[in-house]
Amino acid sequence: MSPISPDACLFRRRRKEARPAELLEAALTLFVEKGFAATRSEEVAKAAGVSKGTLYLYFPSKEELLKAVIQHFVGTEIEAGIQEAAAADGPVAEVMEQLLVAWWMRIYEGPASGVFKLVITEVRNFPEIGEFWVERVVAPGQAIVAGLIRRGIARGEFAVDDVDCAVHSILMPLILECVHKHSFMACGIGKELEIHPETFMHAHLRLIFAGLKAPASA
Amino acid sequence: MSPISPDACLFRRRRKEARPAELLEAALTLFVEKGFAATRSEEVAKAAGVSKGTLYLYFPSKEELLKAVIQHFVGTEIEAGIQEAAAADGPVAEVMEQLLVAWWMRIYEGPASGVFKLVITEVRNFPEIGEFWVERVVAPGQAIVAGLIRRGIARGEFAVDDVDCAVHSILMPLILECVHKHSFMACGIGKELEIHPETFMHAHLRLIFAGLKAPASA
Amino acid sequence: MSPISPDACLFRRRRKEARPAELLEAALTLFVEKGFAATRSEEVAKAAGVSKGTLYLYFPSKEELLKAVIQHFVGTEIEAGIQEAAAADGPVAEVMEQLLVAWWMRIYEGPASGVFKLVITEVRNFPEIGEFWVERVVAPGQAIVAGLIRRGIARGEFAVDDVDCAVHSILMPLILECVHKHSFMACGIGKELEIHPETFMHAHLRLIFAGLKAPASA
Amino acid sequence: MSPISPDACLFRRRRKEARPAELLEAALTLFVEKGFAATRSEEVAKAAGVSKGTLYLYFPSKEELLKAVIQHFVGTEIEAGIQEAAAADGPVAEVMEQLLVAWWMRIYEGPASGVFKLVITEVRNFPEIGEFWVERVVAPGQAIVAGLIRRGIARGEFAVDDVDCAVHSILMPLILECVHKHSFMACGIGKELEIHPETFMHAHLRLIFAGLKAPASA
DNA sequence: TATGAATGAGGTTTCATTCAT
DNA sequence: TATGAATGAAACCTCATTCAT
Repeated sequence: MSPISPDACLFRRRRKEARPAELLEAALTLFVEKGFAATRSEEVAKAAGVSKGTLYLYFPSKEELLKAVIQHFVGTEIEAGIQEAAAADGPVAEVMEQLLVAWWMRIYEGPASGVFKLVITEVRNFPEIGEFWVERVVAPGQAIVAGLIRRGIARGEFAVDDVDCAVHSILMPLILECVHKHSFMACGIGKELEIHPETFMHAHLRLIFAGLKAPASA
Repeated sequence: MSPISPDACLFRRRRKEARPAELLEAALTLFVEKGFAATRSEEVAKAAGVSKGTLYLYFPSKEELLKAVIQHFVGTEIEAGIQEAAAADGPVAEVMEQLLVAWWMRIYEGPASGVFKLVITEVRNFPEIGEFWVERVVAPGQAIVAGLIRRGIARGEFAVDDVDCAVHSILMPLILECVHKHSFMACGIGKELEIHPETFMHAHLRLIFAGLKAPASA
Repeated sequence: MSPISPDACLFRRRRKEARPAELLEAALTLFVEKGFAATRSEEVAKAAGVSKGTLYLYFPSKEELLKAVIQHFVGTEIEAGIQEAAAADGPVAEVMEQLLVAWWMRIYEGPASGVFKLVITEVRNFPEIGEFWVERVVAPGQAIVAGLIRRGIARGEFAVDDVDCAVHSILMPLILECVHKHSFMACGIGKELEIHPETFMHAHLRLIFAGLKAPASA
Repeated sequence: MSPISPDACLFRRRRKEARPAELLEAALTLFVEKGFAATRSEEVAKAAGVSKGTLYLYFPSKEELLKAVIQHFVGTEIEAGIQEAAAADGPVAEVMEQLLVAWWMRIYEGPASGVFKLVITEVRNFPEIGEFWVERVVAPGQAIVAGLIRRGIARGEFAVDDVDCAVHSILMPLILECVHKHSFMACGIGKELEIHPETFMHAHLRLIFAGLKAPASA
């Protein structure tokens, strides 16, 4: 009816292109906070600044939105880690400590940390999520660390019985730290028992490396 | 007042006394599997072999049922650990490995393992759960392990910079193992990446102890 | 099993015989207070000091209980009025004021006053109640008053155009006073606007009689 | 923001604006007929031609709907009476009969008559209703009539002992007539005892006025 | 595209009634 | 008789999804 100015058009187009990302961000936040089932799709829309109906222009259902969220906030950080690990050089323990802490702190600080909680929470209701997650996150993540450990063994730095177990020992606390950030820590519970994440990551890796360097236990 | 002999209703009484526990067990299983919000109260009732209405004879609301579940399946195992840890004697690393693995395997195999997932999943919606959990589980659990580490230091077995961090390094993988049991592992995803829990616990503790025994890293 | 003492038997028999009346009283109170639909049958049982099941030994359903309540608390007072009115002698206005106020105050103070509210509230859901009520209460009640008015006309005391209307003018405020006792007055609302019932009944009847005595309005 | 012309959704907007009133009307009818507790919210919705869910778009709960009903159908008629009473002139008895009958017949014929029954029925369950009712209906209504009576006294037409009692004598039958319309009369019970409302109102007022004009009874 | 009114399946909870004891 | 545990129909309310504008 009224001729729309080209300016307004530009604004709208820009908004339009940003929409899916805004919706995904809002969805991630809310799904992580309240869980998938307890989050109303209207809440997601409101948090993204659009109306209920608009959400359904971009995602055909709440469940598809969940899957899209997982896919959207995954991988990039993990993959970044792979690149850096491959490029790094020098004493493996030093490299790993620098690399892993930096890499993981980025994950911890960013939205990906929430996805860890979300996936753990929802896999049993939506197993396809799990397949995707293992393939794109778990497997590559473990591979990075396993690769570094093996490099350490090759360089004579480490003496390791079971590389897979060591990978778990290294990574699981980091993952749980992410999960905790979005459960206990997010509601200010057990403050006196909390640990500064970065401090812990350093201490944790040093402890592990000390163990890895020791001659294999009898 | 009633002329009916007191043991005439023994059967009913016994059923009545068993009901809450049956309902709590069913609720735990389902809440852990599907999440609190996604579990219908009728499902819980059916799983316990009673009707919808009966559930509400024993718990005034679904939310109260959740709280009761947490309280019911908590603490006993943790406390058992405290007793054993206090009673144990000899080289701390050996004692800990035996004790911790046995203790934790009981937790891992029993219903408590599910509660770890449940609490992580639901704290943000029901923060009171978290208070209870920290007070009754997290704090005592960390205290057990911290106490053992300190004993190790006192005996000259361990050299530790930061006891709290070491406690986290030890416990977090064990906790996440419990959580994983009820998320990824329960739906048969990522089998190729899985680790046998008991094997891992042994390997994990040996790695940590090796680290703890090493002279403090420069 | 245990031989019951004859004494206990007597006590039980007495209680047993009192049960229906106790239940009816409790039911009346609660139905008047909360309405039939909003009263739970267990509440009635509790108020009568018995258990839910016992109620159903005496009344086959909640609806039958309602009917029984209406029937139980009706009629006797009304009929008493008929006897007295027939027996009375002397100037009708004086007789009526004495008789009506006394009669009605007994109704107002007793349980029957609640039945007025109950019937008004529930007729449309249970029309049979209405039939019974009109036949046993409304018709005889109006007949008493109409009879007295006609006696007054016959004695030359009153000059009345429309006896039925006069009966309504006399009785309706008295009925509404009963209803109010169990609605507004029972929850202490509008205290400043309330009137002392007996004072009002006297004033009301005198006003009416003054009107009835006046020569028919032009 | 939206490119849709403002009057494109005129139809929807008009519907939306009409909805609350439609729902309130349906609710009044059903609440008066069956009582609040015995009316299902879906019935209200159906009677207003919408679905269950739509009702809850406009009223947050059944109880709030009840309160809204009372507030919606109150006051306007009462207030209209105040204006007319103030404006009227001439012999008070004549003025009052004309005014009161006309005023009250409008109330009797309109939806407000049902509210009298509804309020009486539900005050004890929702006392806040009563406060509102007394303040907005009872007090002003009594004030109108009391004012007229006092004007009659000032003009030498009436001789009254107790104005408040006279107000009650005048109004209570009118109120109960409204209540009866929605209880006994609505289910066709006691037809032979019924009175034509308008006829009765005239007769009632004349009887009262005759009493008010008489010299105060000794 | 964007909106938000409307829907109705489905979830939680209540309660009249039954029945084993 | 008396009890109160158990039932399940039915009530209230929510929310994912649709669709007219």
